[in-house]
Amino acid sequence: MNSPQRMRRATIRDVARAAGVHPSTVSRALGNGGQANALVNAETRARILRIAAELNFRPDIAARTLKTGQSHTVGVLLPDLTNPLFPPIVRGLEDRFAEDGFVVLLGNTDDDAQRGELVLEGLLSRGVDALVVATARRDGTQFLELSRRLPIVLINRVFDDQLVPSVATDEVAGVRMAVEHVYRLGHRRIAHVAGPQDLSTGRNRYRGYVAEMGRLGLTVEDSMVCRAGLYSPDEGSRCARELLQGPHERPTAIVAANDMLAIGCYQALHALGLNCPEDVAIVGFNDAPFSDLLSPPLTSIRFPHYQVGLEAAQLVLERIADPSAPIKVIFLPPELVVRGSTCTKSTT
Amino acid sequence: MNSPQRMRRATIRDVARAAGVHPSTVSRALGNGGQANALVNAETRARILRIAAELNFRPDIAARTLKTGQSHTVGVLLPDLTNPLFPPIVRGLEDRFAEDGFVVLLGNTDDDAQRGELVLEGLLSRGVDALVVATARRDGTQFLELSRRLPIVLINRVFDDQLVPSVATDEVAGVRMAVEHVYRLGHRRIAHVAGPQDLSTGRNRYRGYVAEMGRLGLTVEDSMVCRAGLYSPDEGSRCARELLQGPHERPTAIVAANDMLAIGCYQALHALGLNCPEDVAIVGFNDAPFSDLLSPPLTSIRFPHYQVGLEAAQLVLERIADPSAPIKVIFLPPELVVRGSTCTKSTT
DNA sequence: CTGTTAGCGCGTTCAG
DNA sequence: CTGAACGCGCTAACAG
Repeated sequence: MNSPQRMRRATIRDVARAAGVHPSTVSRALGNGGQANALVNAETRARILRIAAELNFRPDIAARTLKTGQSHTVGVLLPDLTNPLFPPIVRGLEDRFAEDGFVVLLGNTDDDAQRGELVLEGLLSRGVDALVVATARRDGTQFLELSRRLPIVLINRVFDDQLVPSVATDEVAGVRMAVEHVYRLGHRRIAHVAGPQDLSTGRNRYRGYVAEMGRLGLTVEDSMVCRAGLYSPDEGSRCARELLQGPHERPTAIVAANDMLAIGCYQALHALGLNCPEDVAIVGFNDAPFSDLLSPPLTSIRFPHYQVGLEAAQLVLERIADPSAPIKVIFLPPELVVRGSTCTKSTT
Repeated sequence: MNSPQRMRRATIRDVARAAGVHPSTVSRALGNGGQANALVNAETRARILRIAAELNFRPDIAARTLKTGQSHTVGVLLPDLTNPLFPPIVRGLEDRFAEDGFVVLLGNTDDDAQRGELVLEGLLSRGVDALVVATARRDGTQFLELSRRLPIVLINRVFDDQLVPSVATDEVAGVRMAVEHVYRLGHRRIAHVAGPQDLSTGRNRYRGYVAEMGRLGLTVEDSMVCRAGLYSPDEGSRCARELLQGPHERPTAIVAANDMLAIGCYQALHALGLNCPEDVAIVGFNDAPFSDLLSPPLTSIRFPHYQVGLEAAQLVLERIADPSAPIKVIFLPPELVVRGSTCTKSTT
């Protein structure tokens, strides 16, 4: 409590005056460049740092930004933070960025073009050094253009031509793991409750199912696939009934495109008097937080969302450091979480 | 595609040159002050605005910040975005702030004092105009001091002396609603699975239970309360067994301090061969996203997290506009969501 | 190794 | 109503 409370924050000039040096010396002493070790006398530097700390000095980033054009700030554009997919991603971004002194500016777009435009403006005018984009419905070319002026990293969204760095979870690999898992357990009649086919997730997961069935030498019968219109328990239930009640031989395993759909499958099984996993095994997708609370606990595919955030941040930092660095596209593999819905293991 | 692609963004000077006026005229035309209507000739102004739009001009906020000291940026300090409590709050903050052109800078502290300090520094040095604080473990006096220099709004954390504006959910009222609900259904032996008593949530909810039991003229017997050590299904199950198996008369309703604990109660009932809601009614707390997926669907207390965000942002904006505005402390009441775990209503 | 000078883009004086 | 000049706080370039 020795320093008097001042309303105005201490500036670099205050520190300079107190240390009896020139402001620019202070600037150098604060090691802005990184190679600051040799730029200023060691003991002068020590004194300056001490005094700066005493005065509770904090560099004004606005001024630095104005001067250097670097805001040490990264904009994150996403549809809706409330979607449980995103918090771990944002957390990952933030954690990695924090290591390098970067901060995250958040922008929710609601997948609304107009709001998206507005939010984007807001971020750009604040001089973000880079952009992380996780919004789905947006004209790709727009980002391609932007990416020439600003490092941009896409999340869960890869351009076919791979001209923009991206990090995505490998959904196809995920479904393949699910199908292979039940195959190894002895199942041969493996059905798929597909997600909405107008969403990329629905399509990709369906493709993964088809691909893995092919690899295993199993034929994909039409009667073994049902497409849900929504990712909802009701649609899952409808599809499961259709798959289980048809005239064909009953499937012994169902791979659902999503945990919500899997819950619907549970309900259908229950209504039809069938047991899981004895009569029908079920695999979900996403490993939602409640998956292990169901009975039986749901086997599911878990995605490394936090790592996606970490990797994306890493990519951003690399491109800020060297904008001409090669464009990387990273696919992160998911993990199979085996629980009671596919294995009869007695739980105490 | 008529304007040539330039790397550097258009500045106020470019606009001035193109419009044949002085930069300061452009600055005025862009209506920074608000009372700009009379400061500049209407048609000159119109022309400038048109040209600005053509040139895709966006004011550099860093420069503006440097000049005015207002960054139109608000820092949000929270322990962990991954906690499902926070995304809707942040969303509410963002939505309200967006209306006034403010943007959210995110900072996760992990309730770690050191990291918290670092993050706080980062936000302050970026010149945030205000702070929204939702971290729990922090010396209150620190914020009291800060709040003299900067508008601060606390979330879910109220100082006894109410010297800092805050928005919080009314947890006591929530438990009271839960208890009253089952009372109205005819229950008299109402038990409570309390949360950890070293957390404010656990304490507040326990207090609410005691208060409402008192109001209803019911005595709080020791045997009707069990304290969980964690908010986990396992602890919930342990407590429920204790409550249900004791030598005393069995409770007919259990009010749990949290949905996780309520799930544990389900498991205990199941293990003991009891039915919900016929034998024992159960009320959860928080209305987690999975609550309506359980069987029976869980009656729970829902908190208006999104509104908390909205209100907090509103408070912040009010205090930015007038730092001497009166200090408000807002409690938002929760909502009772009645589902199958307390009412026998046949579900198709 | 340190002091000097200039300017980033904008808003706000103060004259005209 | 508009032009001119200045400075916010910091850093980069050039001298010394």
